[in-house]
Amino acid sequence: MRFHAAVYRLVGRIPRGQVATYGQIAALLGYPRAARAVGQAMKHVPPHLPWHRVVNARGAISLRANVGSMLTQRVLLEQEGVAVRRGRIRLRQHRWAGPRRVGRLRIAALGRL
DNA sequence: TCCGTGACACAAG
DNA sequence: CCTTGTGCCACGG
Repeated sequence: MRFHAAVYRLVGRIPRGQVATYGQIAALLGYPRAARAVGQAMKHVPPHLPWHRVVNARGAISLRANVGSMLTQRVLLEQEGVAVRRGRIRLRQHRWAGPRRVGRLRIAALGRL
């Protein structure tokens, strides 16, 4: 399966009120250093997916082409109870633990995530 | 096949 | 805190 498709499948599983980071998505898929590639994928993410639940390692909304989508992301997050204070989200509280399994592989440990 | 491109991450200063 | 430098890698041209 194509990397981008795997990213989308995972993004679609992030629960309401929770978020995941680019690096986390990559790690969950078995590519711990492909965070940037996840960013590439997110650039073309299907609109029906909860794309707004993906943030960077600092818990902030990443820079992108149009400022509008950044604002939209913030609004969508706040609508589902994820507070954005001083430009960042408290990952301690909202980070998604990840699915129990990805494909047929069980996720044992993701290190300090 | 090689090469440039990022919605990144992390360590060091 | 912030800034810089480096590592990284899927993708498209």
